[in-house]
Amino acid sequence: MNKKQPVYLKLFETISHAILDGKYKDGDLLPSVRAFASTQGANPLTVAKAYQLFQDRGLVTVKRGVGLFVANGAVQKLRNAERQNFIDNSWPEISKHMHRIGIELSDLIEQEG
Amino acid sequence: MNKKQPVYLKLFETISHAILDGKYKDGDLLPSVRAFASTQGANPLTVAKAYQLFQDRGLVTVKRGVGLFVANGAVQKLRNAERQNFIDNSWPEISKHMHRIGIELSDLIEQEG
DNA sequence: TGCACTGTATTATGGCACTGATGCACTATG
DNA sequence: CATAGTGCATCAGTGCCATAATACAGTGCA
Repeated sequence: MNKKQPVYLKLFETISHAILDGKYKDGDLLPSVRAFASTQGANPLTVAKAYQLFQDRGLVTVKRGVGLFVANGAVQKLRNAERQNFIDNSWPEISKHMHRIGIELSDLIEQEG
Repeated sequence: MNKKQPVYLKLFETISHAILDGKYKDGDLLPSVRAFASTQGANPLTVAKAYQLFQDRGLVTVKRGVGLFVANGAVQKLRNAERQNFIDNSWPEISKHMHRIGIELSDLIEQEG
């Protein structure tokens, strides 16, 4: 239903996925605000807004004048947070919706192959 | 991540659920714009906007000056559309996300009891 | 020291979606 | 015809988002 997402949230997801997929590990230097903005075709301030979300969660360490680094233990921390959020928030509603429209978990398993 | 939903989409969901749950069947008269707005604490125009979505999908029949009626076969049509949308759009992304954060379907089955 | 690179703060602007108030067109009823 | 109930179109206000132009502060290196 709702597919439209603000750019800064899309960027946040892009970076999150990169971290979860192992592209950036603990201590790694993230792309600079301006560089990442350039590759993504976005505004530097929008990228900064996305990075700000990581700072708010303590997932990156800022070295002013140098760049942003993936904080110690951030990869695991991010994965745990995502898992907890999925279990607590996303899944219950998904499960409800599935039940309402008559789709069971067993109907989905076969597609995993 | 994104929990905020416009009021008119919430109303759309509320009505959809009522129809899927059998509260309104084919041919039934839906609550009037003003009446539903009153019970939901919303603006009549916002309700009208939600109802508009049903018209766009051909799920309701408008009798100007009388009210909106659930169209013929709309219940089944709505259920099928929701199922198809879930299978084609929602589930693939959910599945991807689950795989990314390391949650398998089998991890969720036991909570269904 | 000078330079080029980092992130950040400020202010302003335009666009867009959502919401709200009013009034109009239509219909059933008496 | 009169009335009260429908849905609906038009206009305006609000807030979030994205972008922009600058300026500032910190760092690494020649």
